[in-house]
Amino acid sequence: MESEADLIETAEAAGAARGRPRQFCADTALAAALQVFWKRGYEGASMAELTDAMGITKPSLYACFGNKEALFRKALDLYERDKLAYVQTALEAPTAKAVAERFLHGALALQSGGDDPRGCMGVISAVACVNFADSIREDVMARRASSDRAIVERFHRAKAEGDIPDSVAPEALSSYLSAVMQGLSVQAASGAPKEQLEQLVETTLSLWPGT
Amino acid sequence: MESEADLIETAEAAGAARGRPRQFCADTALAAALQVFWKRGYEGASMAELTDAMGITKPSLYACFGNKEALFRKALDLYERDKLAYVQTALEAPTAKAVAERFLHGALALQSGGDDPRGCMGVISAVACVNFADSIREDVMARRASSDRAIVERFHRAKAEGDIPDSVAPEALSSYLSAVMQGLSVQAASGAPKEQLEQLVETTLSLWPGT
DNA sequence: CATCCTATGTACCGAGCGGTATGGAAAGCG
DNA sequence: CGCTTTCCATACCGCTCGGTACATAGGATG
Repeated sequence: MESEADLIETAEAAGAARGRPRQFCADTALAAALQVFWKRGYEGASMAELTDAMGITKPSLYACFGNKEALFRKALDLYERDKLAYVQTALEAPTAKAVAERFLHGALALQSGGDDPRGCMGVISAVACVNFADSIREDVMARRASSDRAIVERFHRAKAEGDIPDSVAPEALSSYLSAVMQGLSVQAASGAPKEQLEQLVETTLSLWPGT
Repeated sequence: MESEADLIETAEAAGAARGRPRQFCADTALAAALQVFWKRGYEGASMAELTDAMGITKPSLYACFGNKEALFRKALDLYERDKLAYVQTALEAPTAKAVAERFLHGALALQSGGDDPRGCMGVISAVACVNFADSIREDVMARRASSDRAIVERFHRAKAEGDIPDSVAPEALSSYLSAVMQGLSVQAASGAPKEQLEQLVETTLSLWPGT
């Protein structure tokens, strides 16, 4: 009970392994759960659909991951680690415009290509969980707030370095970039064609202030 | 059964009115239902919360509005009629930039002020209803597609009138404006302070291409 | 082989969902 | 007044939800 954060690792790495061993790969199952949460949102994903996609039964899921909320949090961790890797590299770009470029192209590649569901899981979860002051909602919002703070700090540095004109505040530009990316996510989730999303990214970059 | 569209009007306007008259105002009850749907989304709003907010019982609701889906559609009609009135006036603005200005200020006023819930009901419903190929979802998307088409046409006219530089396609600019407004809606729904949303609007307008 | 410990499969729980049957209450009409 | 017609309130329906009890399967250890 007390070691919620690393249930998967301990269960696999511990040398003991007494009793009957698990008959499925926890990481693979978690990746399958992520796909379901990503597509349906937290409340839209039922335990039946989750267990079906993961290929395990409900008692196995509860024994391995705790409950639905804990499973969602682990899926969110996996999402940030695997799918949002471009955020770190984007923040390291040399200029403010290059940061925006990497952010937008990263979001575009993530949300409009490959076999993953369309749209950003954070946006979907944040908007779809308005239902009550959930701890889930607080978690998602906290993660996004931390990401926003990183962008604001990066743009402050960019302003000091002359990348951003004086007429634009770093906080405003950060909120603006977030808004475009959230709009990109909404349109991607709504099934907009890839060409339209590319146009959106290029238009945003062509209007970007500074270097 | 066959006159679904104007159940409210007929029940009130018909001179007959045989039998016991209704003991609540259908328009007021629908406005209350709109608030609930707006705040919770379609699936997040339960019949219990709806009837509670509307001040009527379930049989009254079903007799007057049909079922949950029909009630939602009527609430969506009311939303478009009362809350999205600024869309029409925005499209009549003289230049493309003036159109964007009216759109953004209208969305800002709607989503960050007054007693109404934050965020755009269309965005909330579209994102929160990814659950299955619902007729609800199709309806919401069709309404938004119609609005998008109107903006594209307006921007085509603007291009012909020289409001938009040659380097920017009307479709791209329309998608861009929609994205910013969707991002505005996401941030408003997440509880962003009004000042931040105002900054977002001003930044967008300051970057707007053309006149 | 016997034993221990854990995972698995089935079948189930209480709660809440959208929707409805039914009996009584309130109005117009003769 | 009686009668018809409609609305309201209670109580209920079948269903799905997240979560669990229990018996069994199965590998490591002696």
